[in-house]
Amino acid sequence: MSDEFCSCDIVHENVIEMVRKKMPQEEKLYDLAELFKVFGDTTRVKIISALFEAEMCVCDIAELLHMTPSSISHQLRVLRQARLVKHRKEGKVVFYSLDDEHIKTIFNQSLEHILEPRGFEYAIS
Amino acid sequence: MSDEFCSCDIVHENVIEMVRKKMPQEEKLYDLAELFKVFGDTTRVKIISALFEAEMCVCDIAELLHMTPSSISHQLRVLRQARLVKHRKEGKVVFYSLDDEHIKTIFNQSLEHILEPRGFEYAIS
DNA sequence: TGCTCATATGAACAATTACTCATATATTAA
DNA sequence: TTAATATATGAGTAATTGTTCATATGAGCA
Repeated sequence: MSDEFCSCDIVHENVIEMVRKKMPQEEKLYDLAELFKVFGDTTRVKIISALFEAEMCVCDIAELLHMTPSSISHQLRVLRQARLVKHRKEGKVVFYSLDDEHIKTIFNQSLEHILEPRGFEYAIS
Repeated sequence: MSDEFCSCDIVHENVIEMVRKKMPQEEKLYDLAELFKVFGDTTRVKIISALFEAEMCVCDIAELLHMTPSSISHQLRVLRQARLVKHRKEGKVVFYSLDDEHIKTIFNQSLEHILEPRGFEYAIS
């Protein structure tokens, strides 16, 4: 190959070509990582978990998580931009709720991975 | 309440208490965010996508993604620690493959979210 | 109009992190 | 053993990001 990024001799070109053809577009994989970045923060995971149970206003969430309304508002902005939550205004109060059916599946599957029993290397003899 | 984090008057205490009782343990939500952090990087998403198609060695992945074997190795370490990939040694070559059935579901659901049509506010009039 | 409350947002700072580079380990072959 | 190859890893650096603080917006009420 002309532009080598790997100096190894044993490169399985046929496998690489097959995989390259089958893989999703670069742009979609980028968007996928961006979505996971949104999920990859404890505060946002907590907010989403809370909204699974009920619609809540900014102050409710702040009180629930023992955080400032400002930081919650910042995080809700990120969740809004990722189209994961929707909001409803009632006077001064803004109520947030989840805006995606996929999130629950994603979270459940991920929880299953976390709760999975470890391999034998961790087992008690 | 004694320890107020939110100075708002309109706090829905009953909702907060209900949600607090129903939410998963703090530790599990932390682990969940940690898992999503692992998914939240373009390089790692690409590696996982590649491994969906075939088992590959470090140099194969490096070549496929046009990156150095060193950086790939660093990322594979992260994926190993999250128990998402397993490895198999064959002489000097180390082959990596996926080690979790949940990943595919998580990725598919997430792709569906990304590919979802946008709301009317983006529609062409 | 003014005042207060609920939320949003910009700037700044601290912490995290992905890559590069140099080096270490491990396997094979001479 | 010595050399070469495939992979792993530690340190350093640049870029990203979550929170705090100050301030802005905007709705309801006196």
